[in-house]
Amino acid sequence: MERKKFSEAPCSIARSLDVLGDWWNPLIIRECLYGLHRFEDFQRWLGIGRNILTRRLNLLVEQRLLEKRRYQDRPERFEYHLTDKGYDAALVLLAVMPFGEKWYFDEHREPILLYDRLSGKRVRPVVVDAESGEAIDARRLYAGPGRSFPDSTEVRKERFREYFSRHVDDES
Amino acid sequence: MERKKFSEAPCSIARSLDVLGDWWNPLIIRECLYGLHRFEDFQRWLGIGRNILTRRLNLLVEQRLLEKRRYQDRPERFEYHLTDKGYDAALVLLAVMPFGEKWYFDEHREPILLYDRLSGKRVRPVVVDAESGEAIDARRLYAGPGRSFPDSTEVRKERFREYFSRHVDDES
DNA sequence: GAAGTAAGTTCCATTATAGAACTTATATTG
DNA sequence: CAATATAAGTTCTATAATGGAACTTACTTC
Repeated sequence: MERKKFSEAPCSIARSLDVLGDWWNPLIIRECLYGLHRFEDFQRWLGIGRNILTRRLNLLVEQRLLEKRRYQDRPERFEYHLTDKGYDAALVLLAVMPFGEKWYFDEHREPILLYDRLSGKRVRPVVVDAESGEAIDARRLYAGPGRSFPDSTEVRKERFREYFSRHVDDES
Repeated sequence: MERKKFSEAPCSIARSLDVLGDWWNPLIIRECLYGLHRFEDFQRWLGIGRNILTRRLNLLVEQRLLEKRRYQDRPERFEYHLTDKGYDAALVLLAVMPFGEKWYFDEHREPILLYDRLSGKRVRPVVVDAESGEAIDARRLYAGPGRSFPDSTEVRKERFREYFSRHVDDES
């Protein structure tokens, strides 16, 4: 059966998962960030099947996370580079790193570290609140629709549920 | 063919993708964060097939992102709740939100917003560098193995490649 | 002239998915 | 007391996606 599409869901996460919720796409983006740009490199590095890789690269180009650049004529050869959108997607992957290091750390292997190209300093990604700059405690969060007044969490929860179910009904 | 497993890769991202690089798992985690905990709720809310949901919930429990709590006997009924690891995974999803809002924003639908349960204030997740607190510009990053001296980016890049290929060879 | 390289494409066996129907154990309603 | 409802699955089937290997095309290099 065809995979479900989330591109129409009223939720940033669901929509983004349409392209990021996959095993290969994030790894291709990561390799692009780390400096790989060619078909053969992706294939060898990741061990991905050539047919799968073709499809993924086409999808990522179509979704404008990657752009195709011709680096040679006769025969035509292409490189894949991150677009602005692709670099933003890479930020999501950076948020995966602290999670992975915390929960899948293996003392026998060195983790891969990030550095700033200009300063040479270590870069350690964390997810924080933009305003306060403090680390987010997911346990303290609740979700609500936009443009509503802040009131009791329970009331908001209820409203959110109503709101969301209305939209879900619209879809079907 | 069986999906490739990344659980042994020498990379935080690849390992984490084993459970997060999927369409349903992140959505289940999100719903758990937003307040859903039961089989029927997930199923109706997400429109996921019941067989698929069963497998995903088992996987998430097995991977300790969710824990199963009995809330009723005769007949036994269970709820699924985020563990510490699950809440950390939710942080990754929060990092998806700004990406989704920026690139998939639809003016006809209200995006879903996050609030702090205690202060009632909006929470806007961003990925920043832990030390400087500044937003990360993915274009300025490069990756290298841990515990090496900061030297020129090209040298490091080369070393990183060698390092990684050594490990890749180990695997096969 | 033979082998190598880069970027795919084609083919096949195996798996996973979506969707629907069915099961089991209990509670509720008429 | 029979019929329906609820919750949490399980089983079944078709379609689709995956991994793996072999093949193609257009050059380059030995």
